[in-house]
Amino acid sequence: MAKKLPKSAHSQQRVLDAAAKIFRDYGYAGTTMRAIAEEADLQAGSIYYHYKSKDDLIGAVLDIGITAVTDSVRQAMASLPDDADGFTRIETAVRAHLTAIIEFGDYTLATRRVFGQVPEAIRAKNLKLRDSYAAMWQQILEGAQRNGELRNDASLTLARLFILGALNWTVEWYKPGGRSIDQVAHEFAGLITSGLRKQTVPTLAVEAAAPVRPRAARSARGSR
Amino acid sequence: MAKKLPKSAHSQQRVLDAAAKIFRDYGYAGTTMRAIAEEADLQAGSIYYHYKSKDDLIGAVLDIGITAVTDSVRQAMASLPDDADGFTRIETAVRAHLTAIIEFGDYTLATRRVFGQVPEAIRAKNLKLRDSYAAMWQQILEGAQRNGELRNDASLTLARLFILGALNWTVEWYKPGGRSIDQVAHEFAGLITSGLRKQTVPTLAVEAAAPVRPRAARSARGSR
DNA sequence: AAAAAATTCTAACTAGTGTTAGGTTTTGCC
DNA sequence: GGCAAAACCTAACACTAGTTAGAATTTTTT
Repeated sequence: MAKKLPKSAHSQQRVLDAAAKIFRDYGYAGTTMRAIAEEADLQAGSIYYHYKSKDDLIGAVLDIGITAVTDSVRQAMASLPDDADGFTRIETAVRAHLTAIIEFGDYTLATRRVFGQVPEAIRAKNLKLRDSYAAMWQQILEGAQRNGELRNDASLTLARLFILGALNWTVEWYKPGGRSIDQVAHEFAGLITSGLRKQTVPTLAVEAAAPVRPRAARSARGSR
Repeated sequence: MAKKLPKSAHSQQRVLDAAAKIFRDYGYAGTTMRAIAEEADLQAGSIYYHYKSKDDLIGAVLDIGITAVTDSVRQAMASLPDDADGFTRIETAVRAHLTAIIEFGDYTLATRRVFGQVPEAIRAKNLKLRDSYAAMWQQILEGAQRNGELRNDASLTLARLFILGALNWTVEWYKPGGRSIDQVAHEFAGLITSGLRKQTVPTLAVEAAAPVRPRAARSARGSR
């Protein structure tokens, strides 16, 4: 229980959390310093001790919104064995992404909703972080394709945009108490890799000779 | 060239278009009546002749944003033969959805970005339209599953959220001049139905006997 | 072309905005 | 306990917001 940090660290965190929540609900222009102050339990003027402007604040919130996700996925990938196959990597990345955007829900939602409305300068800086995150995913997908695990006729760029769009939308509807994040992650990974189409069971499709003999417990859940 | 509509109809449309564009760029609170007025080439006060408040305006924009997509998909589905299979239905719906959100880009983007920041009353009304659109998709998916075309172990609710999240995100990155909407739609439909995984060619996977002899032009593009 | 109706403009009001300067309180340290 | 620095508060300033009433203009109808 090392409690060395100055009093203000706690306060600054409160302001930041409050800002994320208010920005999320009211957008960039709709957020007032006074509303943040009330949520953080201090006076509007006092915010300027911690952040030098409203733009400075939103900048911090935006950065956290993406950094949280990037770090989460990067760590999850790093903790994987080197010989992990592409599908494991994808499902791991999906789970890490979802976990982060739910855990940092206020920040990621604020990021999602406010990004398009923020002054150009702030957006430009934040965009770099976004691009580098996109590059991470591109790498995961390309690696899997190089390994011969993915279709060669699929555009990985489009696939990435598709996947990230779907993942980011999750934070809009996910409510704790229902499905667990792991469940959602598993299901989403299944969609990404296998899609919705019912697989034609090989032993049945190829030579229509042998009668169907369900091979014990070998459901499509096999991997992992 | 029937030009019977009163002068104001044209003007009202201009205000609406301007509002969509400004709301899209500046969010709900960030949008000023004066900015809309300038874009629509009239004075701020004159807007009130057409719409009785800012909330009234954003309400109209939101409704158009969803209605455009809903109508587009509904029409596309209706124009399909009754015996169209599930995958055709899905690809058709995807294409219709993408076409609409690109064509009505200002409205759908405004809708996407502003929905979370709008006063509760407006959101509630608009939510019904959203729900009914979601129901359309649910129906498409369930129909396909009933026909035995889709995996039975997939949650269609999750799949729908996944798909719509991905589709709606498209409007954020799609720029005309690059890939055509049809291309994107086809690629996305492929992801939804088949995923990214390379299909194990039956003749190769089952009995590992025969040496690999690439069978001429038989890419996975087969369907359609 | 005159009268009526439909649009648009002008100018203003009130309320609330981000931000700041200077004073007040609290905190950490000897 | 006393003191300096840190943290916070108060009160205000300049500005902009949505909205409105009434005048001015344009369009339509007679």
